[in-house]
Amino acid sequence: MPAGFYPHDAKFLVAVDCIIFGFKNQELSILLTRRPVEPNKGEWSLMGGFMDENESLDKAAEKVLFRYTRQKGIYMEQVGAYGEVERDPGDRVVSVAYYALVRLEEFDTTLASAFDAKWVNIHQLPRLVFDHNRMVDDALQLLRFKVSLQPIIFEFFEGKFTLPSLQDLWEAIYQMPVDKRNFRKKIAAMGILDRLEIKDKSSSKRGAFYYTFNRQKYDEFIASGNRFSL
Amino acid sequence: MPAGFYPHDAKFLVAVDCIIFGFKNQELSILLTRRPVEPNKGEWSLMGGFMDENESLDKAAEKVLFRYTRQKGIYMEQVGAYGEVERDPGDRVVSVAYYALVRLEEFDTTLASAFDAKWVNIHQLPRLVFDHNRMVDDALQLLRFKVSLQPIIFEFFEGKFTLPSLQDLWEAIYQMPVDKRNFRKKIAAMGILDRLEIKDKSSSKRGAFYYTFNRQKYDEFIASGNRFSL
DNA sequence: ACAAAAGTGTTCACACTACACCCATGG
DNA sequence: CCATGGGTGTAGTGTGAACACTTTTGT
Repeated sequence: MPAGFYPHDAKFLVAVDCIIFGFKNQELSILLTRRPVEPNKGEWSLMGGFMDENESLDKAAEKVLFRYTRQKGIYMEQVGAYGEVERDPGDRVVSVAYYALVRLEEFDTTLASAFDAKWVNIHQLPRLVFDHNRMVDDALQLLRFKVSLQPIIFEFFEGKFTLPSLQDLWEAIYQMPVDKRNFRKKIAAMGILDRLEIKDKSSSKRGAFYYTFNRQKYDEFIASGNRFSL
Repeated sequence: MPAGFYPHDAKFLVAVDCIIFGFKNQELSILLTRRPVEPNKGEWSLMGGFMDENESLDKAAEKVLFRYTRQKGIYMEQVGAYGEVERDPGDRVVSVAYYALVRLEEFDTTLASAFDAKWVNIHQLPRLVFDHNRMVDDALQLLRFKVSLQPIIFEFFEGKFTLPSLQDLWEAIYQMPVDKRNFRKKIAAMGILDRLEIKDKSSSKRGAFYYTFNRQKYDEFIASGNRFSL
């Protein structure tokens, strides 16, 4: 811990709030909870927590994520810092928002009830406490930007996925339909996926092939001067 | 000031560091200073300051900007929060970075010496204290993104500018040459500039026409479903 | 045999790139 | 009159958008 060099005396609580995105029932959802403490107890809120003395912002966010999802190695990225004076009526708190992408397939549903938490479709978001709605808007904008330029969309799946489901996810993120052939053409052109020999028959008689993201192929693709783009 | 609802006791100094961009001598520069206090006194640093109890993050950044530039209404945007435990050896400090675009033409050069400050070309940046180099990298990346999608490049000028200088600025930001005709075509296609009847003769015998950004035309351009793109 | 979702190619429009010459003026 | 930077148009190419039918298989 660094020594106190500065005479400045204004110190602040620093919180971390997480926008946890998941893909479920063809829709993009985020994990919300009923706020367990006053003020605004019982209202809908993002998952959050305070940063401790001996941890970094990123570590604090990872802690929050693990606490509510029990998943490790979650993809996570900072959205920004929110520092309005009156943003939290409970105290002067500076909050740093992070968004995260989780694999809903392996999500432990008993956790949700334990924390009074719920997956809510991004179209049916209730009013959230403080400035959390703004955080969600900012996170969604950043998510769209990142998805279009980096191969993070695959983080929503546990390893394998089908092209129809990938496209459904893409459409849920951008809230716009895409032509199936154009979408698949773009994916195929990059050559960064491997097709497995097995099919997912849960949503059609014919079945859709599973694919996996091949990081090595991706690295080679990038190394040869190409740019990922979705 | 909100009441203290939370029993949490970990409080932190919150600083704001500003990456102040200016355009000078065909090059993009940022304003640096010799750090006036220990630790690392005398080393190169961004312009910064601590946030006070009764001000927001944005206000704290505006305060820093005004202190070092004496300009009001500066374009400014948050880059992100930096919260590594050991990032500042002087104390545990969470710092929030902002970048800003200033009009160097109206810059009071006496200020620079008063604060031991200096405009430094982004290619010749020295090693800065703490994680300031990383902040600059992040700010530059964000700047490039924003410039390509929003008409903020005009913030570098006090009202009028010539197309050659605008192109020089663009090239300085992206570090790549652009074809003159293509660049002007793109600008002209949007129809968001007004050509003045006067010329800048400081860099050629013939003189280059001055232009101004016309916000009303810009709003109409956007309202008709078009997208700004540079 | 039929319903329901998976899979597959081609054409067209537009945006981006490359490229070279004349113009205006001060010295 | 010439050196210097300002200003202009066109053709080609590649990328993104539109579009419809066949395949598979469980019921």
